[in-house]
Amino acid sequence: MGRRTEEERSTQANFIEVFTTRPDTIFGVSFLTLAPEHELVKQITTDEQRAEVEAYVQVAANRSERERMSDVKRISGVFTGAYANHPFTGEKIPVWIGDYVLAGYGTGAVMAVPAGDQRDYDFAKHFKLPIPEINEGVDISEAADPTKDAVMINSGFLNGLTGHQAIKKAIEEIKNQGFGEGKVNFRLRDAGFSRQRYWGEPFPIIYQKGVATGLPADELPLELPVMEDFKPTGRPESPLAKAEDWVQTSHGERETDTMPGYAGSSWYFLRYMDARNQDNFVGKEAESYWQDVDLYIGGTEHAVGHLLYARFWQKFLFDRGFVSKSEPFRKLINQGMILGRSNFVYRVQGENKYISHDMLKKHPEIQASAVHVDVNMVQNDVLDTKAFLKWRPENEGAEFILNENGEYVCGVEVEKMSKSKFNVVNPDDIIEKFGADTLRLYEMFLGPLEQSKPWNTNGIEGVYRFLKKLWNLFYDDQGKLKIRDGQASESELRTLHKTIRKVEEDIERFSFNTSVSTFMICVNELSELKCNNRSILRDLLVILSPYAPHIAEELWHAIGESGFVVDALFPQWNEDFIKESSVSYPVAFNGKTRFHISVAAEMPKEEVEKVALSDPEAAKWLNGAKPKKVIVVPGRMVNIVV
RNA sequence: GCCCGGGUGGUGGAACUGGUAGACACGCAGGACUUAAAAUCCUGUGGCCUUUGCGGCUGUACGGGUUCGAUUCCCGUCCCGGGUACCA
Repeated sequence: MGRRTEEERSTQANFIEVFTTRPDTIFGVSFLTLAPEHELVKQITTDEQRAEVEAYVQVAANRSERERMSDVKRISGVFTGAYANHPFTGEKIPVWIGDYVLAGYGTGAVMAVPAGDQRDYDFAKHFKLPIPEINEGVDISEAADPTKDAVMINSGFLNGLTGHQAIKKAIEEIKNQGFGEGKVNFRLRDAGFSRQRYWGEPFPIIYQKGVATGLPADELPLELPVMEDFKPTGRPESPLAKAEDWVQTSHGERETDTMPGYAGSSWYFLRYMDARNQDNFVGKEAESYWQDVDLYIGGTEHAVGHLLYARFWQKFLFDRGFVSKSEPFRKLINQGMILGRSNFVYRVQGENKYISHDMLKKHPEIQASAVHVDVNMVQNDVLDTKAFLKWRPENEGAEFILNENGEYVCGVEVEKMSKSKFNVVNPDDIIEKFGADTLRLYEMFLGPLEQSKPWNTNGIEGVYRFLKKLWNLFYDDQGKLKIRDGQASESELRTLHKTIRKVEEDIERFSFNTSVSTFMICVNELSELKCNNRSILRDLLVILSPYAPHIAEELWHAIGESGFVVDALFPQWNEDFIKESSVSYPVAFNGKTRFHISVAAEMPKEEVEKVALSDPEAAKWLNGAKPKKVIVVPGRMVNIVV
């Protein structure tokens, strides 16, 4: 958001309109800067400055906006010779042009406040322009202060206010005096839609004498032509341009660019609601039933790319009355990325020789450059040097500087998995060794869904052991099924129902890592109880099946159930089975837990307090004094204040 | 710079609306079984102090605050990750 002010030119009755988000700093203005393309540049430049200005504009015009944005460091500009009147002080303000000001943003003119804006500051320093102070007690000898917290000085009617307060006041005053107004400024994202490649939806557009016309409905859908060679041409035109028969029609030429990936992905979820509808992209009935997508799970790139476009399309369709929701997705989760763990070797400069990472510090005189090395040749960061020699032809005959243990230790960095970084680990190897269920469970067990982390298989054994323990509930060591029918015990039922409750809650909040530990606790407890009760284990399989589908399905059939476990109903937990008859209360003194008491679950507060205070341990901490206050949180804890 | 996340044992992490910090798992140490190994099982495992036992102190990046009680809430500082940027 920003606000506009206008400044009157002194020599002619002209305005230079500027855009600023910081009208509070208006008394700190010591010059104006126009973009080189600014329309007033020609008019206001004085004769003495004309040659210099024109030369500068020439050079700047030859650089694109992008070039200028990427070349931030170089400060350049030139004085026009003209002055503007400050709208409040009437002071003469020199007008400069500089290519740090972009013609395409705001008005292409900036009121320069060197004390408050670093770019203005750098420009002022470079051309030795004044840097008036406007913030009390702020050091601007080295850099500008862009914050709004300091109290304003040398600022006329704004003196004594902070920047935050002054913004409002300044806009009011500018409006009152009639030379500016508050305004919201938008900046458009660069959104090129066309692609010069074969794969993508073709545009249903025909050019008739250069005028784009939409295809009539009976010619839709437009399909891509079959082509022998659909590789990019290397020239600006799309590969489709080569399909002459397709491009030339009786009523004009077809558009040959195709649509980008997000064109289809921006609305496919609407099509899914009613995929067989021949007349509309989605029927009214289906749309009003499904409406929107409950949950969108994707990486962060999706949040900025795909989501932006999908929301835009949905908004458009909503405004035109085709869909009933203006937002397509109700909830977004950005899952974290599993990162790679890269290994490096260090090539000694100018030699076919590699130095171990830990030896680098001991030989600071050796210059070496880090080179990615395939992580599959590395075990616990120690390089398999034989494999390395054979890895690539140029490694042949390479020498190594090893450490005291005779090992070559590699350097480590965490980065995105990528073939070029040789840090890709193939899940197939894990599946080969531990099975797909172990991989799936382990990925969940690693931590919260939304967190990024390096792939590390250190803990995978634990998950694998868990599945073996689960298996052992069903089979004895001879491989014979040991399931029994009959009534489940109280403790078996408590374990099962606690687990159902916890897993249900965890699913609701996408906390899959805690579900996995809940299953581990459950199987540990059932093993302890030597549980082989059919009904208990049956329900356990049902709730486990989304997490470890293969083993759950196999055991489901082994115990003689029909159909598939994925189709089974998620069991209901029952409070009565979970309830404990007695509860253990921690007893704290001034918030520090000192001992525990075990009392009946239903015991009222007053009773619990009595039990706690009459415990022999309590006397030690009371030390003869009377408690000031006793807090009993039912079912939770007791705190005694002394 | 701005906008989002985040900082808890040797490691990954748990602790739901403020109520026993470290669940579960890895690793490590010790033990059982075995001729031996693997597998499996048992015990211990934040730090410091205490000869043992009993126990005590301390501890969730750092400094304050609110509260009977703070990993959790508030204020400030530091650090890390991601996004974004000559956008005035």
